Amino acid sequence: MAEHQVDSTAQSLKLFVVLSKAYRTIMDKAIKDMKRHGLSPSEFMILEVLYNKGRTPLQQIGEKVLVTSGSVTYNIDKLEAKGLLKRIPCEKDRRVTYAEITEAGNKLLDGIFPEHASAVHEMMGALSEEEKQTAAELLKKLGKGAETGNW
Amino acid sequence: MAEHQVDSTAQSLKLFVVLSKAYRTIMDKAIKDMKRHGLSPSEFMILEVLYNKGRTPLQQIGEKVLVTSGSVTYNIDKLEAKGLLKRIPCEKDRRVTYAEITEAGNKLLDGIFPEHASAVHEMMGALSEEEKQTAAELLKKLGKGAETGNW
DNA sequence: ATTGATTATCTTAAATTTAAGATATATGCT
DNA sequence: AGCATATATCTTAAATTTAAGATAATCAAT
Repeated sequence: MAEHQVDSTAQSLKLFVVLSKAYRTIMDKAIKDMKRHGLSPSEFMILEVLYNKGRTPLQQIGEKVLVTSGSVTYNIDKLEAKGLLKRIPCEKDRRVTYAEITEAGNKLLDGIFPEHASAVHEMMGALSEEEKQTAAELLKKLGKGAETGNW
Repeated sequence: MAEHQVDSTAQSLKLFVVLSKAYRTIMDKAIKDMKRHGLSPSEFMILEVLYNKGRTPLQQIGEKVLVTSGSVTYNIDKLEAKGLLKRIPCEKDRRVTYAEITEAGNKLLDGIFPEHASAVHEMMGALSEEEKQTAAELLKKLGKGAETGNW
């Protein structure tokens, strides 16, 4: 194996490590913030999807927050029991169930979301506007590439 | 609230989202790779720490992989049962227990790690060397900043 | 229309993680 | 020394996630 190849792999590994570290540090803090409002991380992230995107098939929610179907069922059940969302069967495809945020859920997030957003904003304080822009572009490219990777 | 403030927060949120997405996509694939070798993600990451850093107090392992003490105990137990590491009581401070990788553990990772590294390398294929360099710097800065954040 | 393959959700049990508190040791102060 | 506080690991039960497979519905192609 050529020297170049070795260095190149090392560079990728390093990026993997700092990506993990940054994500975990930030997500760890974000999770603490979510819990302050009585929602588990999964509950919060699922509700957030519905809050921002509206009525969504359970399937797609699972893809967005990257958890298994069993976990989606479990968390949707809990949120539905709390009255924060409701299931709506799809007319056209009867295999599909939508989840839709309720009035109560909307009100809850109206109260929570701005605070949460500003907490996240503070966590990002180490980077300038321009650096955030650059980082976001690179991460988007990285994520897209990994998604479509051929393995 | 000034317009600028709103945009600035939105920019941070966007970075948060792409960071999450990139991390999850890549980690998801990395986990699949880890499992191919019969280790759970936590087991793999713990063993990897010992493989690279040597004898380490359980406490510090928990900090590195960001899991609770209960989870460290659980996974160290499993790895010890498999003979891949051993516990070593600290002489100076009897509250402390080190974990140290065994010969068998070392051999396992000697066989696994290069493959894993090259799998990770492939996942990063969307970025050029220079882009990886830039991304790593920004993420390091971001992570450090969030670590020392005052909340 | 029927078969076969695919998709979406749910169910169940097992694996894993967390939260809370117990235990033992260490450290600093008086 | 004695006491209060802090630290490191472990224990236990509960919460959560995953893995695997069941069920029902759709779709494609005959």
